[in-house]
Amino acid sequence: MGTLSDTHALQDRLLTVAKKEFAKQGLKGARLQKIADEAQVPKATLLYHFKSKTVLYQRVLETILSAWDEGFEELTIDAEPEIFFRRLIDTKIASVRSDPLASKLFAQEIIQGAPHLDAHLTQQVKPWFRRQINILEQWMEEGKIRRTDPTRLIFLIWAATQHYADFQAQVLTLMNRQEFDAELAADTSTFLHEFICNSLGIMDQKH
Amino acid sequence: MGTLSDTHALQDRLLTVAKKEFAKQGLKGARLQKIADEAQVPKATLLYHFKSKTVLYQRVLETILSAWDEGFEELTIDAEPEIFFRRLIDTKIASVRSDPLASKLFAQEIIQGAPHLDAHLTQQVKPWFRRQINILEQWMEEGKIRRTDPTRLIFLIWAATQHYADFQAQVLTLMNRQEFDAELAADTSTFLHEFICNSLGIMDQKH
DNA sequence: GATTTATTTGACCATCTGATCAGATTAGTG
DNA sequence: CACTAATCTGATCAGATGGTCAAATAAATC
Repeated sequence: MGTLSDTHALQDRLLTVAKKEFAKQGLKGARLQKIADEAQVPKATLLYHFKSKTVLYQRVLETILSAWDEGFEELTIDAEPEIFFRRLIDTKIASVRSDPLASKLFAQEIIQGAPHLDAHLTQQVKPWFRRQINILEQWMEEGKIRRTDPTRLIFLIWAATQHYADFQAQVLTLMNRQEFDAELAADTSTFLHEFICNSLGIMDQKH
Repeated sequence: MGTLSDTHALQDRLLTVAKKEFAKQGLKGARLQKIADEAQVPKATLLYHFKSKTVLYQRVLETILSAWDEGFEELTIDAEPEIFFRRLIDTKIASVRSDPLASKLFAQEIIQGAPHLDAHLTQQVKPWFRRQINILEQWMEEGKIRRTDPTRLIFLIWAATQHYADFQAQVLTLMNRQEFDAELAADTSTFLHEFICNSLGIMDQKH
């Protein structure tokens, strides 16, 4: 402990580099040699800390998912609809911007049929999803927001935000931009919030 | 010509099978042996018709893109906003449902930085995109739809529809469904249309 | 039916890839 | 310092992978 590079710090570095490679190439496409090279470590060292490619991948995935769970858990809401949507969208956009690689890796996993995510989807995502839907349904009954399909509404928010991470190459090309900077993120967040509030008949407080 | 399995029919079959494998595993993750096996053809035969893995991949991509170009080209609009959005959403949802593998393959390509799509993005997608935006802007000036960012509006529609193909595994799990059937597609299409028209202040003709 | 051309395929190869292992080095402990 | 446990790494391997080739077969052309 206390060494220039202790075990924990090294494993963190390996996980970070691995995330990059897995996000770019997918599980099968990723190469251990490339990960090792970029982390400036012999391949054998990489395999000492993570005993197989699959284990490494799962560890990367766990790291991403637990960070997300943490960030979105707190969103359970006592707030009014307008505040809720703002928080949800801001959080999601921030997450997408601060770590687009995580989003990309997750997207690839889902695209490939989520073979390593079954448990997490049913045990973590599904309950969270249920909670959001219940709240939306209650608001509809109370007349606070327009009646619509709450499931598809959550999907829409999810998709619209995720898009800026996963399709970044396309988005930047079509917008003639070089990077997904803070301004772009803020404007996107505002747009989505406004768009959703408008559709749900929520008055914008700023006007 | 006229044989039970002429060259053209075989190449089509190979492209179809290859699309499946590339969509599931990405370019690097895909295995020629697996494609050959599933097409019930020796690997050497596969490589006779497509001289390398990359060529095969590019041919698959071209096939997908030209089919899309064809389907979306006609959407240039003389119609009113409400009809336009219905057509756009219906077309996109239909495309996503009839060939989710194409969407998935395309998504993986973009996620990985669109290394094989540069030309197509700037030459095909960008002009199409520009045209849609121009029309939206005109409608905003004419007061036919609420003022908002047209670029992000197109992204939203794109993302929200694409989501049902790319994230099918997640969507089905969360909706407790087994497949993306016609009913699900129709309801999704209706939801999106209603949601967007509501946000843009377009009156729903059916009410 | 002879000749040319296109298609098919098993055998093969060079290279890459994930993984192992034994020995070296370092850190921790008493 | 002696001893043990953890960490590191070069060498190496077995299997997979993309791709080649020559020989066989089928199709087309005259």
